[in-house]
Parts: sequence; C-alpha cells; structure tokens
Amino acid sequence: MHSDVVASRSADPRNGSPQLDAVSLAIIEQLQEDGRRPYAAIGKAVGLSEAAVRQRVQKLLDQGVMQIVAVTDPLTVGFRRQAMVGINVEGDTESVADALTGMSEVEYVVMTAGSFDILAEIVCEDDDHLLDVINKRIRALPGVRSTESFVYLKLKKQTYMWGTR
Amino acid sequence: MHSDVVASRSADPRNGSPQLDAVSLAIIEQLQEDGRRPYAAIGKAVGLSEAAVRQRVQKLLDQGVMQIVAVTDPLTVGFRRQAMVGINVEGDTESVADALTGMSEVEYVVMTAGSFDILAEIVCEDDDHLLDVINKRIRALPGVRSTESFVYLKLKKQTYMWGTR
DNA sequence: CGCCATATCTGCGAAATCCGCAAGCTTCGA
DNA sequence: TCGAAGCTTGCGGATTTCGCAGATATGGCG
Repeated sequence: MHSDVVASRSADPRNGSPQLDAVSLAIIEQLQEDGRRPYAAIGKAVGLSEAAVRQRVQKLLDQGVMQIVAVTDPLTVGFRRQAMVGINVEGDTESVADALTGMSEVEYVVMTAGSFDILAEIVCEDDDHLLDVINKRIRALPGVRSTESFVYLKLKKQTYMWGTR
Repeated sequence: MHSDVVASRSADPRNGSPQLDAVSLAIIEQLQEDGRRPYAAIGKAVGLSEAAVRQRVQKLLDQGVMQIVAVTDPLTVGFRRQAMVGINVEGDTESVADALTGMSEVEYVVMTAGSFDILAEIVCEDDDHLLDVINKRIRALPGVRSTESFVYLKLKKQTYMWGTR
C-alpha cells in the first residue's frame, strides 16, 4: 500500500554501509525532525507498525548508523572556544586522522580533497587551551606538515534535516 | 538546591543568550548521552523532580538553546556529496552568512577569524548539484569575493559530548 | 515593610507510551 | 522444500509522559 519509492542507492560497496531501504530513511527523517517522537507516530508516518519501528530504530542505533542526541551551540551555551583546523599531511593521512579522533577536544574529523587533507573541529575551555591543543598536540603529530586555524566567531546555522526538503 | 556556580558567561550581549545555570547544563549533558533518556532518570541524575526536568527541557527546546535530533553521517547513509566551503567576503559578512543560512543545501554556517570569513558545510545530491550550488548560487551572492571547496572523502569522527569528559 | 506578579518546583492521578513476547504470515534464498 | 529474516497483530504490565493544583521563592514597587 505504499513504498514504491526509489529505495536502494548504495553507491558505496565497501565501507560496510548497511544498506538502508526507503523505510529506514523515512524513519531517520522523522527522528531528525524530533528525536523524541513516539514509535507509533513514526509508524503511522512511514507505514509500519509500532513494533516494527521499534525494532528498526534499535537496530539503527546498535549499528551506529544514527544516534539520537541533544545538540547545542557551545558558544551560545556560554563557554568554550571553538575552531576549525585545516591540516596538511605528508605520508599516511588516515593515521593522522585517527590520532585526532582520539583527542577529546576534537569533535569532528573529516578527510577532504582540496588544499587541506583533513578538517578538524575542536572545542576548548579557553584561548590557552585552544593554543595548547593546536600547537602542542596537533602540530606534534607525526606526518603533520602544516595547519591553519579558523576561530569561530559566531555560529549562524546548524541543522540535521538532510533528506527532508 | 542553589547555584553559586559560575553560570552566566554571556560574552554576547545581544543574541539574548538565555543564561544557563549548572542544572540546565547537567540536563543537556544527560541528553547528549541519550536524547531519549526519560525525564525521571534525568531528574534523579541532576537532583530535580520529573516535572521540573520536563519544564526545563521544554523551555530549552522552545528557546532554541538545544534540539533533540537523530544525527547520521550522510556519506555512510549512502547518498549525497558533502563539502566544506571557505568564503571570503568584501563588505557585510553577516548578510552573506544570512543568505547562506537560507539555502536548504547548507547545513552549517559559521563566521570565523582567519583566512576565511565564513565556513559553510553543504550537502548535495550529486556532483552536478554540488557544482551548481557552489558556482551558481554561492559565488553569485553579492559581496562574495572568493571561495575554496573541500569535498568530503570520509567522515572520521562526529560527537556531541562537550561538557562530558 | 507588605503585597502582588512571575517563575520554579513538587506531588499527584490519568492517559499515553514503551517494552517484551508469542503466534501467524510472507518473502527470499540455500 | 526447508529455514532464516522480517513484518504484523495482539496483549498485558511497567514505565513515562502530561496536565494541573498547591507550595515556595524571588523581585519589583508603593
């Protein structure tokens, strides 16, 4: 009675991406609008029973495909300095990325194509802490050729609504 | 109980940053670990009644201080091209940032200090769409002097645990 | 100082939701 | 043809959510 939707669209064979069908996508979209929406309401929206939605959501969480969390703008909340750091690497880029991943001050790490090999977003207590992380810890990583920092002045937008538009 | 805690720390006079006390911070941390955690459990953790937690959470949501949502890695999910775009502006930077905010493909906009005035993260259907957004729409904005793109290859880390470490 | 308005917290029942479980059905692939 | 996987329906019981009434501050203001 419903989903004749496009569905699949894997596009990435390796990477163990657990192929999501259109229904799971729809469930995720529902939870992107409201992470606390009841399973029954989601089921009604995507054409599934409450129990089925519950099972799927649990699996998506277990698999790490999605997480349901509160997000804020640290700057608005009041404390901490934030910055994006562009990094150039010689040698194994991924090992540097992994090292960054291990740092608690680093919230976001992405490998990119362009004049930076890696972009990392870091959140710190204050300017001293920020300076310390960038100069002492990141620049000290083996393979790091150079870095460039962009200190956050103001966050203007932050959404999680891809797929819903 | 009380609050001789630091609290305030606005740093941004306008912007109506609603001063958060230590209790609200603690509530947010709870929801950063699990966006669906029951109010009663949160209350027990932060020392408040269930109803009080409910009220504060509702207010935080209404005020836009936080949002509870499902987050994913679009690349893992399987479709769409992502990129970070660094932008240089001549004239009013904020008006350019506002224009970016209005674009549905733009998920993240932040004004920065450094060799870029603005960083914007964009999520697209495919390469054509990406090219279109960058070259036709962003570069066409009045005041945009230049842009530089960083296409995402792989997301390595993504957390929302500031405050909890 | 006394009073009112606002804000916040607590303590309830009532309603809704979550959760585990079982039985039956369909599909898909070995 | 058999078996695994996934969905549905149905069901209680435990848990959670929700709305409201009654305390308890707190901050003006005359």
